Amino acid sequence: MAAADAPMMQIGELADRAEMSLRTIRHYDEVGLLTPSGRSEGGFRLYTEADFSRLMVIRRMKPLGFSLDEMAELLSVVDALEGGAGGEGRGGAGGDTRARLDAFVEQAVERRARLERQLAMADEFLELLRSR
Amino acid sequence: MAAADAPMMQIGELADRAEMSLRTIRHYDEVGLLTPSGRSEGGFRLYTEADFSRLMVIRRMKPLGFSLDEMAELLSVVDALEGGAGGEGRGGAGGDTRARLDAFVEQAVERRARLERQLAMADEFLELLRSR
DNA sequence: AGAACTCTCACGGGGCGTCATTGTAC
DNA sequence: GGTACAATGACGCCCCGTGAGAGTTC
Repeated sequence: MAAADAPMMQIGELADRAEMSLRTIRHYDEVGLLTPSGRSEGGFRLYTEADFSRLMVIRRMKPLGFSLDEMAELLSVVDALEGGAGGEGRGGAGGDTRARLDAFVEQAVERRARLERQLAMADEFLELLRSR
Repeated sequence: MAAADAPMMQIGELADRAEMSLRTIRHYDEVGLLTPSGRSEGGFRLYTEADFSRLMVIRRMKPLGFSLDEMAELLSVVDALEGGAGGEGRGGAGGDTRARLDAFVEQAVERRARLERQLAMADEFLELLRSR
């Protein structure tokens, strides 16, 4: 069910919307970070809105300096939680997934702190430059 | 004149103080970004306090994402201004140096803005993660 | 049928990490 | 004369940038 033929966009439009290069997006495909939901007859990559939002998640985590592999893992963790959504009761695997996500959050917080320190450094530098 | 034999430190101490890896500091030497002020008889790199502060300048500009070449150029520009310090009146080359520094400042401001946007992105990401 | 878009190689490069081996410092 | 510390290489990695040449879309 649901509208089966959602409008698919090709790589150029995705790139424009996400403000990323074609090369980068293709690279993400190569390494399996963001696989296009479809391909045209002739082989053009075709992306959905869902692909776009996945890409935007990636874009937002990039500043934190996660590797592409780490991003892939986090995305799969998130997908797992979305998939077996809601309660999750018990079941072993579920708790593991949850733990992994928590670990990511912790890492992300640390990295955010590092980013902030970098900003502070940058400011020190700017002051230094301006005072000549 | 001046105390001819300032205490020189070797790479390990410099690395500790600057919180950078030996490899990084050696790399900076390789590419001419930070050349040790001296070498021991046996070939150990020896650094002065001045070297240390130069390294700290580098450390502070790094978050802005300048390339090592760009950092080298900026440092030479700064040195040029320090050298022919004070007024500088006219003289052609002086004005050029000043212009180059101004260009750097402008760049730095832009890059700082980018850094801040990245921080904002990171925050969006964190919110997203926390809302699961 | 032509302009615009995309595809797959494939090499390059910046900025180090990471051995491995050999030489200093004290 | 040990035991840290340091000095070359040299290869590897990540994340793409940048062509080149050929195919696809509409």
